[in-house]
Amino acid sequence: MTETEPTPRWQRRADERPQEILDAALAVFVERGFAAARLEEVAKRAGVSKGTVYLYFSGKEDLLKALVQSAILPQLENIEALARDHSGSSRELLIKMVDAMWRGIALSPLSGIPKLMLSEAGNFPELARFFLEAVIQRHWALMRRVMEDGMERGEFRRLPSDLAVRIFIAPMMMAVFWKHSFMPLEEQPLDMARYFDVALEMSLASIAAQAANTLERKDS
Amino acid sequence: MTETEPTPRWQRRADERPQEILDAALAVFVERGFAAARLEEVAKRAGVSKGTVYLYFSGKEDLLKALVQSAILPQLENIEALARDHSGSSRELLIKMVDAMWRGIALSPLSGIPKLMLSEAGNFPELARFFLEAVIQRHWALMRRVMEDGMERGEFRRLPSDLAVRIFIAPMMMAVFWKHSFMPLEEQPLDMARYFDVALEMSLASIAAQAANTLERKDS
Amino acid sequence: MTETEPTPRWQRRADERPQEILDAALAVFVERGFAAARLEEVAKRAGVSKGTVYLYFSGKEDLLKALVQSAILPQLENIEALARDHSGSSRELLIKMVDAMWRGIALSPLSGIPKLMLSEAGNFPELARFFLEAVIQRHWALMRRVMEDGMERGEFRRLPSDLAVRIFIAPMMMAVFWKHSFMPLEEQPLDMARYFDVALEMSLASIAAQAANTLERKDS
Amino acid sequence: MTETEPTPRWQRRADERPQEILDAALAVFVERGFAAARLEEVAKRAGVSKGTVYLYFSGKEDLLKALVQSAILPQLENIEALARDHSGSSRELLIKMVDAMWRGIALSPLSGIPKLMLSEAGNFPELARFFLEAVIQRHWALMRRVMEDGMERGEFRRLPSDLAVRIFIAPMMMAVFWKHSFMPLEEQPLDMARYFDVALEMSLASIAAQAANTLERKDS
DNA sequence: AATGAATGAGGTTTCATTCAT
DNA sequence: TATGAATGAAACCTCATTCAT
Repeated sequence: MTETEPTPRWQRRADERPQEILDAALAVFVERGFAAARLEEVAKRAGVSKGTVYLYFSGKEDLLKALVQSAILPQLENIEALARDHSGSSRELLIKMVDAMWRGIALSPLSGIPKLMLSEAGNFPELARFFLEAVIQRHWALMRRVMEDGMERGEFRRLPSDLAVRIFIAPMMMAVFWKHSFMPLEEQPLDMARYFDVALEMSLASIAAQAANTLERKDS
Repeated sequence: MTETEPTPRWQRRADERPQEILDAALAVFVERGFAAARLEEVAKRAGVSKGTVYLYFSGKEDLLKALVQSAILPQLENIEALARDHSGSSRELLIKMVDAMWRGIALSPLSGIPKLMLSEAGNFPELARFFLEAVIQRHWALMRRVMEDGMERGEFRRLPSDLAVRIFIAPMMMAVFWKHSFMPLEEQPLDMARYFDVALEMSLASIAAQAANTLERKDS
Repeated sequence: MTETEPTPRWQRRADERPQEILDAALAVFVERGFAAARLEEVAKRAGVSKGTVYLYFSGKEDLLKALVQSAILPQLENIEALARDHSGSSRELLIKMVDAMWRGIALSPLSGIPKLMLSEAGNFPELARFFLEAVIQRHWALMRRVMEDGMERGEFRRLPSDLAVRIFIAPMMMAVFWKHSFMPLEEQPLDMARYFDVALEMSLASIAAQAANTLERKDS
Repeated sequence: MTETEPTPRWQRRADERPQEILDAALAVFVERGFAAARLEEVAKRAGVSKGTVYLYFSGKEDLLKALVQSAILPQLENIEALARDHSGSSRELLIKMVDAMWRGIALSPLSGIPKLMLSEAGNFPELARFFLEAVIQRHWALMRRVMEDGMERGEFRRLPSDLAVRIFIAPMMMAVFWKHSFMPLEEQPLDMARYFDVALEMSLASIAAQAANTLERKDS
């Protein structure tokens, strides 16, 4: 029992601990859902013991909140910064924004958070409301301004912008959900890169100014 | 409400019971997720006691399976019938099919099932695989044939049909998920009818033959 | 729904019902133990429905009590009658009594009752006390008198008769318990008839006054 | 009883816990039977909470299996060692073996296991078969060899050894069952020591070659 | 008299949380 | 700080009992 060697049995890693735990929690929550996720598995994936989780978080629910509240906002601010700094066509800005969202969220583990919130909205309405307002609606509002600008400029055709935004990014969101649900079961898993290319192109076509046989013009 | 007879403690309604329980289970599972759903609440919503559920289903998981396996397939067969019986343009058929899906699934409680499977795929991979193959991929295969027909005929532009199908119906699927997650939290809940009209129009625009600024023509 | 034919859907069988139910209950209780026995199985074996059991018995426990209180006593009275009517050696009487017990109890389904009481004594002390006093001790008292008579007469050697009785019939009791526990699992199930012959001979030898009369020497 | 320190809610005693739980389980199972035994009572007797049982055993049935598989075999090996090391008459060896069984099993809490298996054989046939083969038949086989040796040597009279063994130890087994069923209900509980002395003497007499050497005549 | 659908108390089991080490 | 044994509330599930038919 005498410990003569200065060998530390475990390494205090500055404080990456909380983040490691959050990362593990995200993975497990997304895979199993909040209720079915066992804290023991979160701990194991984070490489700590169950008790340690409670040193940094007050409980399972706190873990969920910390996850949701901290994770997406920086990405969103990123996207907002793009808009602030942009000069050029609305189309180009839209592409930039969607591209940032794709790379910053859809391709990263953060993509689990929308899936998680979608699943858990019924159990955590407060948290869901926060996510709805602070993330979703804020994101939509930003895109809406860009889209309306584009309409003003004649780059995009006139559409009800509140709906058009949702519809425009729906294919990207679907990919995010797909990734965390059925994709692991597909024999030939979806090629995300190809999907993004085609989805972006189709979404842009759906709002493009020219041509586009529209509801309004169907009798012309 | 005037009850002159001594109140019967229960009613015998064996024939309708299983469906009533399934309906209740769907509602609770969709709202809370499978793990967080309490069988007691399912029973209460079905107007029966906990024990009664076990007269018709062997357990909670069996309830989930019965739900998923029985519910959507008839709707899907509906849609397949449309395709069989159709004569006319591919565009018209596509509209018919999407419309049937919207009315038969999206607007009905059945819309909960895709949301439920999305959430639970990680916990019930076998069931999810069944749903993927028997419902999703079967639906996609059907739409894909229609879309490729339309491309042949020049109604739709050339797109990778496997991806185009997913992207085409993504806005409808998003509405289905939205309805069972954030919509109840919206101050001004989404107007599903307007959404459908715009989404259909935009989706059609995204595959329309003419105009549509494309990937190929981006330098023209 | 009009029943023109006089075909009765089930036959009212005088009142064998209660006894049929008791027989079924005995079989199930002995096989599974009281707690693990399901009333549904008792009903099924009796060829009635669960509800019918309650027409004749007030509940599961009542079934057990009725079983124990009614079943063995007649056999015991039988044996007591043998003693009353006997004239001859004590050894002969002892053999008659053991033989009656073997045929009347050990070889019949009644043999389940001692096994059942042995198992359930801890859960039903009152019932067990009844069985102990009304059956076991009464039986022992009778045998003890016979055995002491035989000692007086010099047929049996002097032994503490209270213990000698228990020991004398132990091999028969063991067969009873064996039959309802491990015997069905034996590759070569015990031959009860052979067992009885040898057991009786050995038991008699164990109390015989002088040199054991043996199987081999029975004609000497 | 003076408790100056704040009362600790529990003690950590991981190493002894499993055995303490098994001891408690044996007592409760034997008293009530497996099905009627409540895990809460097992836990209480072991001085732990319900949940703790599940730290060491995967469930109620596992507890039963662990109990049966671990407990008796060492005693049996003890007895087999006696036979290996013995030199002397078969009678002396037989006495040694029975004595070891009496002291090692009948007088210890282990005596509950045969009672338990007898009761539960119908519900756990696999476990019962294990017990039958690994314990009962193994024990009988050993005794049978000794008994046949004794017959060869003329110490015991010729008897069908397969049956003679069962009959020879029946009185000891009966005491084991008695102890865990009716003995606690007896006004004057059986004196086990006296019982053993008489039973052994009578059993020996039942197989003795010539005239039974008796309690009365041992000094003649 | 007989049925069996319905009930709900009571058991087993799980797992978030606590806390002695 | 870190651990993981211990806890106990809460869930699932069973089945004796009731009662409308």
